[in-house]
Amino acid sequence: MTAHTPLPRADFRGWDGNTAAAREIQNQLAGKVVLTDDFGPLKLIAGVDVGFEDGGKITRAAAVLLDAETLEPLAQALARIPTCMPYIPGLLSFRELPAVLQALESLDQTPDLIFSDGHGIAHPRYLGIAAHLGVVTGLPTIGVAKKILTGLHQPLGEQRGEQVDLVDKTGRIIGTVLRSKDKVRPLIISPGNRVSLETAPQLVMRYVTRYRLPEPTRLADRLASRRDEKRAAPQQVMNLE
DNA sequence: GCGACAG
DNA sequence: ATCTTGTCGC
Repeated sequence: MTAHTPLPRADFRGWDGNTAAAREIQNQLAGKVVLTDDFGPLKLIAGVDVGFEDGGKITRAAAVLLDAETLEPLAQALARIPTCMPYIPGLLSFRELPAVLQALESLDQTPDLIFSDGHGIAHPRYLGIAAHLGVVTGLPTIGVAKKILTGLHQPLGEQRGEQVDLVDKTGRIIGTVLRSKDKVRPLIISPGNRVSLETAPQLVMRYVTRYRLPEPTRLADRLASRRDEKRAAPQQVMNLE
């Protein structure tokens, strides 16, 4: 008996080499983003991130599932596939989602909320990777980025928890610049799907412990960038001449 | 035309 | 993202 909960998933239209076509897909999918708090009790949360191997030839995606209450890691999955396109600012999701979706499908349970590295709607066409992932899977998602892609904001306080709006050229609020820890570079938080602009930063703070990144993102980060093995690796015996 | 530009 | 050791500061 298969205990697999299938990952809800609509068709993901990938990169076909046409930049203009990709931007058009973004404009179309941006209209499907839900910006209200449309999620139930959070029992399982996930973090996803991507790293590269072999000088960029291999795209390596990590998905980590945690207990939303205890933050205990419950499962993790890795997907390694040939890199399908180069990095193009604004089109990140087309480069990374194929691997991310495969990693998520490998988990034996579907998360109630996914934290994705990168932006949600804080994007030139309101469809950063977190929003794209949310629309494609239909799941609630939040984008956690380390740098601004687009938008401006007022000065931010130095203390943990302080935040200011990230605003569009058109005046639209597209995200939150959030100080997750005292005196660290702020994180840029934006809704991906089924989460409001107000709730997104609150959820991020709920899962921040002693590091700058919230646990789901931090753990996925370590796995995707192989920073975990470099820590668990046994001591090498050196032969001194 | 020039500068900016998630990961 | 990735290539990379020690080092400065809280």
